[in-house]
Amino acid sequence: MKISTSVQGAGRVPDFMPEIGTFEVLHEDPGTKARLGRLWTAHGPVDTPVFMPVGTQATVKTMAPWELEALNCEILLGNTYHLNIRPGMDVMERFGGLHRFQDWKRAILTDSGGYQVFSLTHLRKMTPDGVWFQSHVDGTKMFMGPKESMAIQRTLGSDIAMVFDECPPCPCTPEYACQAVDRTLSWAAKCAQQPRAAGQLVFGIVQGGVHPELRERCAKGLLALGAFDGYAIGGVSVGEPEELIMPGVRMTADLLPRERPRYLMGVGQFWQMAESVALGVDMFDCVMPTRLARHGTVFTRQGRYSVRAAANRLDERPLEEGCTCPACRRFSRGYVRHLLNTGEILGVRLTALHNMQAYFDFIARMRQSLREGQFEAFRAETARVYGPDAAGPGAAAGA
RNA sequence: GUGGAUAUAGCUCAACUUGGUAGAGCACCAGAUUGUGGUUCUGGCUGUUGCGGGUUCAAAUCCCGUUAUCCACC
Repeated sequence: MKISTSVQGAGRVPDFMPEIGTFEVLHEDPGTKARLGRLWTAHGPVDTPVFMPVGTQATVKTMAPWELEALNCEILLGNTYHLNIRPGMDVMERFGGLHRFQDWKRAILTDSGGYQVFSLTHLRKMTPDGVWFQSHVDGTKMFMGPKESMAIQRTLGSDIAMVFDECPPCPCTPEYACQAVDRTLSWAAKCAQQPRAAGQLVFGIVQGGVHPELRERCAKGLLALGAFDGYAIGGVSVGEPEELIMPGVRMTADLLPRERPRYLMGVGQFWQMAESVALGVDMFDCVMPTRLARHGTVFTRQGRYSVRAAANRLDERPLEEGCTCPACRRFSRGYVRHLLNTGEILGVRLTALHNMQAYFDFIARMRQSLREGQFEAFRAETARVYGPDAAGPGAAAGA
């Protein structure tokens, strides 16, 4: 399928572009499985490795589209479950889809609602065909299965739809993890057969928890369907011990085809992304920059710290010295701390703007290190500053 | 001037009647947060109980004095 559209401004669709769904591997790191790539969507190219900000309810919390464009953000997340409840699909049809509704001209990936099976576990009931949710807003019951999820994502008009999966918590019994893989595979097959929006890509999701044999069975089952434009590693960071996360990512990534983008869902922290890229992962999303911003935690090149700490009361330095984000260009830590402590809206906006720039800056530096053959040094530095054994932000002289 | 009330953690207040290790909420400090329920969770610090004296084995608590603040009356 070729779409030839001329778009001005923030849109990223050139006059001529490769077939939608094309994933170009532009450069491979000689020492690891890391690569630089480009995924072509109906709303333009997405360069990888990529970080995708989470915009659950048709907005990245506190941030305007132009602020994300200024960071060269090429793709956002939206959420099927949340958008189906509010504003609802009648609104989405009236506005002609999510892009136009929120005025975002670049790519959007929609999560299928599968994660809410995990995160809203007290509000849902599983059946073999799908999940009954009790709305977290008004308690009304709604059913979501593979068919429903894909229909919603079609209405949303996302560039990448995710299959509806079951994401079991950890710990859970091996039998339950096995059953979740069965359901995920059966649902993935159904999702693959549903009608899509024009140019919409669909990604499969590998579940299997901490069990290598289940992960392998799930990955092979998805590949056998031969229907997906990319593959995601799901069910990560759902309660398992931290030391089990990266080995699971490694073994799952190895099962996925080199010529398709690999997406590690929900992760995460800088060091986890750097390690995952080394294992061949291309795409990430995480609520961390925006959620932690709301709690007053700021990311810097020296680690992270809490602006709310009393130690920053009289501090006239910016959130991060040398940073060019809108918050750091004008405001002091002492002022941002005051805004956060008084509950002023500008406070969380400033920390979110800063954190998001820190995330895109991190990805930009990682790409540059790959281009220049310096990825190993970049990984080592990332692990030193942010890794699980890092000294911590306090050690970074308040920066 | 007279009468009454109050005084306990940074703040708002418990505990006093009936003497027995002085607590809570908020605030503060630290940590958590991974396909978002911005309101969450987990820890931690904080006291010459206004001051001085007395009674008692033991006083925030009972007694006397004193200071400050508030209220009412003159």
